[in-house]
Order: sequence, then C-alpha cells, then structure tokens
Amino acid sequence: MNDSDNNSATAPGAAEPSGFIRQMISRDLASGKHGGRVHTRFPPEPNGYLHIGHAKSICLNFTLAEEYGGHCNLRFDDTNPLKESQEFVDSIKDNIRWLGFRWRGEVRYSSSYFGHLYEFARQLIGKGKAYVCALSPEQAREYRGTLTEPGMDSPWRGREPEESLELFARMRAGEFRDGELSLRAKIDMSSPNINMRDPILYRIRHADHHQTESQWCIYPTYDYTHCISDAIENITHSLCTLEFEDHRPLYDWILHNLDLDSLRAASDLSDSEYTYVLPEQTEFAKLRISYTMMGKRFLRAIVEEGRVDGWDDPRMPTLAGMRRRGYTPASIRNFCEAVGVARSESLVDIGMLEHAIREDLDRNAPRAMCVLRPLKVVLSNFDAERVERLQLPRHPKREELGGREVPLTREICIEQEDFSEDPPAGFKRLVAGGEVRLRGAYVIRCDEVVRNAGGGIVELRCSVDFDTLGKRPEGRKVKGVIHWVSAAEGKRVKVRLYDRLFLSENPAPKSVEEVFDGVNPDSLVELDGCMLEPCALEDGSGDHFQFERTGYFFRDRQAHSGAAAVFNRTISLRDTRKPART
RNA sequence: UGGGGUGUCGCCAAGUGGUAAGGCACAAGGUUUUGAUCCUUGCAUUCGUUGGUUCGAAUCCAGCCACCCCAGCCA
Repeated sequence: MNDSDNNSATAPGAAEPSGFIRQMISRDLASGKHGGRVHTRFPPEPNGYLHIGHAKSICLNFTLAEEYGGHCNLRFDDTNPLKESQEFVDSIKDNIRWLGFRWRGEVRYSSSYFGHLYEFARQLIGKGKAYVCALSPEQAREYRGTLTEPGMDSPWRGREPEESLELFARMRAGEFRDGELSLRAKIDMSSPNINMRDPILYRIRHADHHQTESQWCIYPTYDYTHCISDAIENITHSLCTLEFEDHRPLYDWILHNLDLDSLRAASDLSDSEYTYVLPEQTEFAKLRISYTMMGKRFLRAIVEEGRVDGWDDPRMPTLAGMRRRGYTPASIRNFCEAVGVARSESLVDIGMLEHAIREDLDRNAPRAMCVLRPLKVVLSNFDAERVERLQLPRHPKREELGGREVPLTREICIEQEDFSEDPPAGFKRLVAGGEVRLRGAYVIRCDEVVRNAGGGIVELRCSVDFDTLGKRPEGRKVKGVIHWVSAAEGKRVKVRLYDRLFLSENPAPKSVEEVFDGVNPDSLVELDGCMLEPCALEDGSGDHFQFERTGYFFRDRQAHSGAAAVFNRTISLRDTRKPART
C-alpha cells in the first residue's frame, strides 16, 4: 500500500473517496495545499495503557498516511511530568508495533522541542502577545469568568515585554515556587470561547521528567505545545477527537502569531524547497463500544480494586488485554475500518467487534477438540489396548494447513451438555438409546447410563458402529455431531471463559463506587479439568485455536511453566439454535 | 441565559439538489461429519421536527426539539 499510484484514494479517475477526512485530504492534495504531502501523527501522552479507542486513532492516522503515500509520526505528548512514565512509553510503542504499524523515523517527544518552545514563547512575549502573570491558580479561575459571563483582565496583563522576558527567564532558572507565576497568552478575556481567555502557556513544576530529567522546571501546556510540535514535524493533517474542537482557534492563534520563518527554520523540512504551510487540526468522534468503557479513571479503579487481573486482563478494553484474550491485530484493524470515522458521537455495538475477531479466526485458526466439562464414555466394543490414530484436517476449508492426528481409545470424554435424558425439542446430540456422530470418527449408540449412589450420571456405555468412518450409516440418519477427546491420550488443561465486563449497554458511572456495581460478576468462569486433544499442545501448533463447537481460544503464555496449559476463550462461536443459548 | 458541535434502518455509516451504498444485527431458505463457516433471499416510499425555496430536497433557507463538549497552571 505504499505505492500511491496503486491506491484507490489517489488513483486518477478513482471514485471520490468516502468520509469527510479522506475527502478533505483529497481536496488538499488536488489544490496543492501542502505541496502534495500527507503527514499525520499519533500523539499519545504516556500516562496510561492504550485501549481500543486509541486503536481507532492509530488506525486512522497510520492508514491515511499509507493510503496517500505519506508518513505518520509517533509523538509522545509529554508535557506533564507528574503523570507520565517510561513504562507507558514502552508499552505504547509495543502496542503500536503489535498492531502492525511503523512510524516514520525515530520516535518523537514533545519534550525534545522544549528548547524551541521556550524560544517561541520569548518571541510571543516580545511581540506583546504573552505575559507573565502572578495570579494564583484560584485567582485565575475567578478572573476567567463563567460560561455565560466574560472574564476580567489580569492585573499583570499590561506588564511590559521586557519585564515579562526577565521574569520568564527567572521562572526557568527556578527562582519561583510551583504556581507562583505563569506565562499566559494575551488574547481576549471576554471571548465566548473560554480557551481564548488568556490561556496558560507555561507553568512552574519542580519535577523531574522521564525524558528531560531535571533540565526544566517550567513545562509548556498542551495547547501551546501541540500546535508547535505539529508545525515542527511538518504535520499536514492534525487529527484529534471532538472535545478539542473549541481549542482549534487557539491552535491557529498560536501558530499565526508566531513568525512563519522562525517556525519554518525550526521544522524538520527547514532545508527543503517546499513552501512552508501550517498544519491544520480536524476533529472526529472518539470510539465508544457497548458493554464496555474507555474511561481511564474507572478502569484504574477496577484494576486497583482487584476486580480484574490487571491492565492486561482479557476482559479489559486495553490493547494489552485484548491481545491476551486472543484478539488479532487484523481483527482490530478491520473493526476500526468497519466502524468508520465521522463527527457524530455513536455507541458501536460490541457485536461488530465480535464479528471482526470471528471472521479472522474462522479463516485462520486451526481446529482442535477440547471437552470443557467431561463426561466419561466407554466404547464397549472398542478394544481396551487399541489406539486408533485418526487423520483430521486442521481446517475444514484450507487443505494447505495440513492435517492432525487424533487418537481414539476405548474410553473417551464428551461434553456433559451433549448428553441428555430429558432432551428439549430439537435436541440433536446424544440421548439414551440414541445415536450421534463423534466428530471425525464413528457413529456411536448409547446403550447404558451408569449412575452413582446419588443417581448422578457417572458414565455412558456406548457401542461403535465401525461401518461409519467417513460415510453415512446404512438405512438411518444421524443428525448430531459432537466433539470428544480420548480419556487416555487427552491432555488436561485449564480454560477461562469470558463474558462482557459490564452489565449495562452504556455504562456511565458517576462515581468510582458506581463502577463496581456495574461490573458483571460472572464475567469470568474458570474450568479446571478440561480435556484437550494432544496435538494442540505440540510445539509449533500455534496459539490460536477453534475448539470445535465451543469457540475460539488463545493460549495464555503467562501461565506458569510446568502447570497445566491455560486457554482463554477469545469469543464463542455464533449460536443460531432456535431458542436462546444454553 | 454564552460558545462550539451532532441528529440518515435496532447498531455503525455512505450520501454534498436528480429520486436512500455498504457492514453488523435480525429473519427465511440451501449446503454442511462444528446447531460454526459458506451460499441465496428479505430487511429505511424515507433521512430529529415544522415550515419555506425548487420541476425536483437527506442535501439549500428559517424556526423548533433532542443530545454531546467547554469555566485544569490535565491531555
């Protein structure tokens, strides 16, 4: 997809691209606005783990660059040392690579532009566009006014540039305490847009930074930093979510009040021929999915309260969690593509996500049989010493994936729910005196139900019709097919079944306490004595499987070595049985 | 009572004045040694609402309604 000539988005004569962002880019390309360049960026703050919502932005930025033959940077927007850490930097990089995206050149950090940012601030002060203010944070809030009332000018608003310049230098030198002074843009305290009421550009924070360590004690704010960082990196299209819409005028104000040549000189392309063009911000709706939530505060509460196994618990909407659950990069990318990008806020049905992973795994996951809740079956006419090694395909439709050997012995396990003494209407599995097909093997008939003293079913005695391997039985129809595993040859494994983490379709807790009430108490079921066919544990057999009739599973590599293998159920198979699911 | 946005099928989402794409979900058939997959078919006379302009409106205009965002020295 790197060849722009080969691409639908830019191919001559191609249909108009769909979606407002692609249309905008095509328009910009057609008008030559950015010299024919497309350069995007994904700009996370390293203050937490990435979740599926971030994936939407990642996919958007990287695929747009790819489609238009442009580039996409990874830039850590690290202007607040109090909340950030190297751990998050590392995990974010790891997640992006896992999704299959490669950023342009080296990883960027806003913090590596602190020098430029400082000089640009001096420039604004020199032009009378910024001033050092001595209002305390509390006072600043009072002066700001309200949504319906204009603010009041700071008493320091008229400070001479020379004086502000000197104070700003002393702020940097560490002569003031946190919060004592700030640098503010001089815009309009009565603007109906609160972001324009002399926003803070720099604040004092005597704190070490994960990248710049103790070099700075003043840190630029997001609004001041983001636009300039985009300009330095020659970003053409700066995409962000809807809540930043009101910040766009400030984004533009800062850039337009700086000397264009000085911006150009600081930029990556300073030595090139192209006409310097300022980046432009465009907003889109963030991703929301039913039965889950992206709010970091609430997710953290669930993790810290031990309601889940950690940030990578397979029930979590984090990329780390989804990865451990068995979601594939392709499924997440396809999902993001299917969801689309628009400006209306929507709640995507989690069924779309489930469809994306089923679609990928149905095509690519090898099949295996695993009995989750075993019921012993003795095949009375099968020799006790005999091991019949059946050859089954790994995938029903893809011969190239090869075959597997499945051992059949006198004693096997079947699923408890595949036998019923009191079958509901339409039951297609085994009943007393009835017949069923063992998947990939023979048809068996249930001759006897063996019980314990309490009347519970202990085992089934069945007889094999040896004339049914690979062919239909004579003179009758056997509809049901069930999975099974040799009791002697099978491997005991542990399985974790997951359900949605939240009970409500649109969980919107108002407090941390409310979050816990909304957590699904049955979101995890652990099963211990499951029986898995042996070849699924052989080296090189892969980590993703479809356990036939029960769902798609992913080997959990965090399980202790030596202990039984653990498989997480990524997603169940679609179930279209007439009544509801059992 | 300020400003900025958004409203098209149950859920996403195309559509930019010429008579409502697609996906998910759902439903009905067919195939099937997975109640899976696959295949076929069906699924908005109508675009928040009320008016207006026009030969023609989801698209243009006006009013109304609903919902979302903004008063961190967070991003």
